Amino acid sequence: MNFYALDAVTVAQQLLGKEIVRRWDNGSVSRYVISETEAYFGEDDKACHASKGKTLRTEIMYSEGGYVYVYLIYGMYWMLNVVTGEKNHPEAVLIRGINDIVGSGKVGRELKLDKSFYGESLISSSRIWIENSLDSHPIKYVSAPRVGVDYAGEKWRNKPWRFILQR
DNA sequence: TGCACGATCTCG
DNA sequence: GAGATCGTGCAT
Repeated sequence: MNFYALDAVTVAQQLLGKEIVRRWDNGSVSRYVISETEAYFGEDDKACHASKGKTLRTEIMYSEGGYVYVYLIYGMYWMLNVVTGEKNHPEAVLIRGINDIVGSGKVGRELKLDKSFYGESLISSSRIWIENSLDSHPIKYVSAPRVGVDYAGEKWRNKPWRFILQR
C-alpha cells in the first residue's frame, strides 16, 4: 500500500527517523535523517495553504500522497512538503528539520530545492526520495504547536501537530 | 495592473 | 529589530 496515503498527522509522526535521500547533479548522494515535521490537514485547517481552495499553487496537494509540494516563502526560501492522504483531500507534511539542521528554510537551502521540484514523485524520482533508516531504534518524539500560524484562529493554531525527534 | 504579505533566516 | 526578496491571492 501507499504509505503516503495515510493522514498527514500519522505520516508526520512516521517520517521521523526516516532518511531523505538526495542525488545531486554530479551523481553523488547525501542522506539526511528527518528530525522535525509539521502536519497540515485539509481545507478546513485554516493554517493549511489549501484552506483557500484549489489553486495553481495548491493543486498538487489534491493528489494522492507521495508527491513533493514546494513553495517559496518570503521571496527566498523553498519549503519542502510531502503530500499525504487520499486523492482530493489536500494534506501535507512540512519537513522542518533534517539531521541537526532545524528550520524549514534551511532545509530547502541545504537540499538545493527550487520550483522544479514541485510535483516530483517521491516514489519514482531519481533525485529525491525517502527511505527507512537502517538503524531501527524505537522512535521517540514530542509534540508541539505549529510555527507561524497565529492567523489560523483558536481551533487550528493550537493543534499539537509539530513533531520533534528525541535522541 | 497593483499591492500587501507570508508555514523564514541572518545580520547588526 | 530590521532587511532581503518575490510568487500568490485578492483588491482595484
